Amino acid sequence: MLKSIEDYLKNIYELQEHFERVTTNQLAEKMGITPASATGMIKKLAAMNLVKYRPYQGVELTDAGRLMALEVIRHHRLIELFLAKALGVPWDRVHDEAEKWEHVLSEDIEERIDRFLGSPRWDPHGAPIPDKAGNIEQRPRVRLCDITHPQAVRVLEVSDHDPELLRYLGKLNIYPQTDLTILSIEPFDKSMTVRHQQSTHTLSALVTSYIWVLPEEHMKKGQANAV
Amino acid sequence: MLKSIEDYLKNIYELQEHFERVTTNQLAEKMGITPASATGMIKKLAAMNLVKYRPYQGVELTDAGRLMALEVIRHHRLIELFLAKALGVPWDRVHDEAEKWEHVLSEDIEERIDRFLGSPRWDPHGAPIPDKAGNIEQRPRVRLCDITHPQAVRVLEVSDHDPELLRYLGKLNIYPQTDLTILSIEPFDKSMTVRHQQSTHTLSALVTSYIWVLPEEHMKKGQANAV
DNA sequence: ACTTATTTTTAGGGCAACCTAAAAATTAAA
DNA sequence: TTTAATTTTTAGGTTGCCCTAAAAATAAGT
Ligand SMILES: [Mn+2]
Ligand SMILES: [Mn+2]
Ligand SMILES: [Mn+2]
Ligand SMILES: [Mn+2]
Repeated sequence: MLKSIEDYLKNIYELQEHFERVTTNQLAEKMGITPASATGMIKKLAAMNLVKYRPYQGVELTDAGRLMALEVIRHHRLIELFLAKALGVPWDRVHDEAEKWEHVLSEDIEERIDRFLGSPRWDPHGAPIPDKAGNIEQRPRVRLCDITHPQAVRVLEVSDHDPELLRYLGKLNIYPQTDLTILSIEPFDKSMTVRHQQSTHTLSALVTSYIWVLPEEHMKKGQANAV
Repeated sequence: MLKSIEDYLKNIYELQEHFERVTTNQLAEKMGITPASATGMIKKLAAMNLVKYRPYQGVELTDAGRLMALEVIRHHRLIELFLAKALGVPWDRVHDEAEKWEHVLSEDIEERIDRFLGSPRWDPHGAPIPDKAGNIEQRPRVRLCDITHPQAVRVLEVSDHDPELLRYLGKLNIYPQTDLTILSIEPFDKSMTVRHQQSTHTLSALVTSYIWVLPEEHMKKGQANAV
């Protein structure tokens, strides 16, 4: 089915964002299938010219493959925001829904949702929404856990894959566009104490590894855009 | 996949609305598959106790099967109305979209859509939306083509399967809840001349066979409900 | 460099949902 | 009631996507 192909391409794209080379095993593990299955589909994608495949060396999206991946990602992220805005679905539940809806969205409805939302640039987790042509915004950002000294930061994006994390952050009122002040970083376990509005919280290194921020030293005007 | 099973049950339900017995060939033709394929799936549905199957004699939904069919139909009709109300999708396009979305709608989102729409009772074509328990409203109605003498009628429902028909009716401003006055019926071809607001139109027998109405003789108070 | 461990591919199947062609059952016509 | 037409089922096959187990290639350890 088309669904499988779309999911493979999307997952390859997402791995390519984090790793130089995307291996069969990485892909298989991310998708919850066996490496043997991944090899089979990769060969099919290669025959369709959607990926470049060098046996034993991994895969890479072709231009056509990247475009198709970005199309799916656009669907996914528009749907996430639409569910949140139009139906009040909490941000920890939109991802799993979008995972299914992304494959049944027609271009007509995609466009209507885009218009309804006013051509939004980011999804509820702060991830950029590619435009129709496949352009995707790249913002300078660092993982919160990689910041080494106290300073003000602005949350840009959080991982969307674990609902538990999102509920936790929601409880602390930490969302994209939230401004935080890092008060201290514990050398022992890298846990961070941050101030947010009136309250202070201590965040474990696990949590801070799932949060991307704009550090204050990069906060020139123009960077600090609203959704 | 679940999608196939859901579609089979829905189509059997729809055939049962019109025919006493649902045969393999009817089902196959409606679904655009071969009778051999239908037989295969019917046997599977029978093994799951979703249909009662007597070889060579046709199928019938069990209580469990009917409930599952109504669940899919509820999804379908809520989605149609949601697309129309929330995104302004014209009524000739909602059916095909809903055909795909009905299979990926979670119970949580179904409930949110239902709330968003105020627990609606009819879809954009006037078809009743089953409630969560599987109850579906049965209104007295007749096909417009079966009316034999001039009188006032109220449109209750129109067929949703042909976008061309829906665009045509839209052009004439004929929708569910529209009141029409039948001025005359041509004996030769059963075409009907009807008045609607300021204008009169002549509708062919083909068109009137796809429109269900409440005849004036049944228009007691309580029957003429709004959406 | 040689052995061991890991990664990746190949070989061989399974399952769901479809198909065509042939056989069997039912229904209609003579 | 026998024959012919139609409907329905069975038999056998295809495709997509997944699996396990075994073989091959690559990478790591001594
Ligand atoms: Mn997501
Ligand atoms: Mn998906
Ligand atoms: Mn419909
Ligand atoms: Mn469907």
